Amino acid sequence: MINEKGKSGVQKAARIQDVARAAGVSTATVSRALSSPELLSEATRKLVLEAIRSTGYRANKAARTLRTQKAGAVLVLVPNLGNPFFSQILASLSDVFMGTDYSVLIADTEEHPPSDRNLIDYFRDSRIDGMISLDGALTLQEMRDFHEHGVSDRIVFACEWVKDSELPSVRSDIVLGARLAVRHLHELGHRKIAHVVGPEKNVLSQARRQGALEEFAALELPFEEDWLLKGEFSLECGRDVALQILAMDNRPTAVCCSSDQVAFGLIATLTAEGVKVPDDISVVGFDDIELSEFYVPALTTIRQNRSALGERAASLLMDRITPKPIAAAAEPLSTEALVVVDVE
Amino acid sequence: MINEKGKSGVQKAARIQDVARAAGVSTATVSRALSSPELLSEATRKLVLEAIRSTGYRANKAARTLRTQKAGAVLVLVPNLGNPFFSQILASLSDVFMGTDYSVLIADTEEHPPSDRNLIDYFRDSRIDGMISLDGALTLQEMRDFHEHGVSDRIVFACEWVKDSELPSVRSDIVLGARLAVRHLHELGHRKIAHVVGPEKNVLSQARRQGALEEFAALELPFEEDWLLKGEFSLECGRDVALQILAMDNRPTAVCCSSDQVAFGLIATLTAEGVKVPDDISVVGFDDIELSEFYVPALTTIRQNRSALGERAASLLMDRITPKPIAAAAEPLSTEALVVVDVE
DNA sequence: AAATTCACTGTAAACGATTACATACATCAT
DNA sequence: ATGATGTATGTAATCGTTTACAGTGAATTT
Repeated sequence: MINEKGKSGVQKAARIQDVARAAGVSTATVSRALSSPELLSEATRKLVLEAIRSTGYRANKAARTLRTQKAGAVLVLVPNLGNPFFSQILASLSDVFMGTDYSVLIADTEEHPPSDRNLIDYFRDSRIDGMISLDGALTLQEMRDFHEHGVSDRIVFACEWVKDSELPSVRSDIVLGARLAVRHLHELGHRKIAHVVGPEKNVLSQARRQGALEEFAALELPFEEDWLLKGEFSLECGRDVALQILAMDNRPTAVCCSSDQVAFGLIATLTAEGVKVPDDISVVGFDDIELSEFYVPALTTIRQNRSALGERAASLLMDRITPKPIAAAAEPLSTEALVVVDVE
Repeated sequence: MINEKGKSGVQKAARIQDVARAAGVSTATVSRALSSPELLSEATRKLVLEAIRSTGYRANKAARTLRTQKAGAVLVLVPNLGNPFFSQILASLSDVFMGTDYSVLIADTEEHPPSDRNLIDYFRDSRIDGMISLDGALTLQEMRDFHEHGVSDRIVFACEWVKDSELPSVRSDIVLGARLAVRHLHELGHRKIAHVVGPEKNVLSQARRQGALEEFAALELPFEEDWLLKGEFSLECGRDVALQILAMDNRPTAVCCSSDQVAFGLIATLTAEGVKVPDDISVVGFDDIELSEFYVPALTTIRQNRSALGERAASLLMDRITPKPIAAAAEPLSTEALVVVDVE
């Protein structure tokens, strides 16, 4: 009678109780068949597994979460889903979690900054076990809150990071990247090089600015205040920058951009205004998103190893949130900060 | 004593029990203060709310899910997160769900096709209440399973859809879009028009092919088997198509692409091989992703209203999964299929 | 004045798993 | 034969909510 597929058509999901009955064992045994099969005798295990198969049983996630206090999910904070750079990192992140017991929640922080959602609440009401933030725009106050609520060892940063915070982050060597960009232009013979950086408070902006200045100094290039252009990482920013450059008396002959998107916006606008790239002005991007190879002209850019970034961040987090065998429990967590960079 | 912040530093989350104690009421009252405040007297409500504030209480999601049988989450199936077209739809989807009680789970089906995950299990173990699929590559068998498990009215499609399925979908008028693309090229004087479509089994491919053929017929354009090019929606596909075209004896003078990405790949490769776009060959894209405006030359493309698609799909799903007031309960669900299309 | 209704609030039983603890039986050393 | 040890299973408490049902006065009706 119970759970018979009647005319109503809809079969109710089998619960652990149903499986236990079908197999003639207790619920504890069923549970063990799934989570610690080594505790059961060969015979019972097979029996239960068969009952699970025949009932189509699937453990209810909410019940399990409630009982074990593990959500089986991680949150990923993405600055802008529309940017292929991030969405591809996301893809490699999801790949790692696929096949584990973790679901991936994704939050775009473009419209709603991290502080809009109450991040700690995600942990506290057991929606997530951990978080990967590709967004470095978290305040130190928030970091302190994380610490106070004991969740700070369940958070890792990737791509961006929070200055003066001790949470681990997986990142490219941004300073080096910026230096390489400048050096490349210098090697092409350029001496008047502009630099487009993102928002002032963004860590990447700061690191890149630092790298560029270091290289300027090393190459004894002239420093012109005008050629430091502030914007963000978007196509529109590229356009705005182009217009600013066009309006200059003393135009740079080359531009380092804060992202490939900016480079595209810049090149498109310059071209539309009759300035030829790379004949009149050279441009280098940053990120090496897939499209840069298919732009006209193909964009020279600083490559960030997206899949490595995503994969390492995911593994790092996994390591921290999956319960260790007792022996390892005492070991302190590593706080390695991965550094990857390739240059085109 | 309880929950006092000791030296351990970590404060345990307050439970409903703690709030009840703090306010001097029962847990039922606390629960009501949150979910049906109109049942409480002004005084009690205030009292409880204040206790909630002071304890920093947050309802445990797992417990709530378990009890109410509502997961408070929806799953979005995305064919390819790396494609800005999809990620931007995603952004507008998330926007709708942000501010509701639903979290958004995202699954990229690029690497793992929908059948890899057991989609029904997501529903059955109460991880999700509903699903939006931007991927039409679900089998009829899967659709039947959905129906059998009573979840088919918690699923909507967007952008793509499943042929011969009755589940609602929110989509652009793809046929019209394809016709417009052809017509546009015809108006520019082209008579030899190639058409790049995606995978054969993809509904979009079929719809676009149909639209193109209709318009070919209407305009009495010659039909050349060679000019039907099969691929998918990627940059690489664009490159491959370019090479095929370059190898043709009887080259088309214009190409309709299956996506903007394909158009980019095509244009870049043609240009690299010395064929000028649009002078020698004209190209139109499909989707109007943000970048098309900033490509060189700016890409002519068929615009799909991304934010409308996302927003409508989200609302449609919300409507179906949020419990209605009793009066409306009997009303049948609408199966509206939204149609939007603008042309550039 | 008794009965009925109404507006609040409390009691306690779910929801469906996991797991500490108890139990039962077999094995083995003494 | 006895106790100790180990292996395999069952019993029942527990996770933190929501909500059906019951109860309590006060207001209203008869």
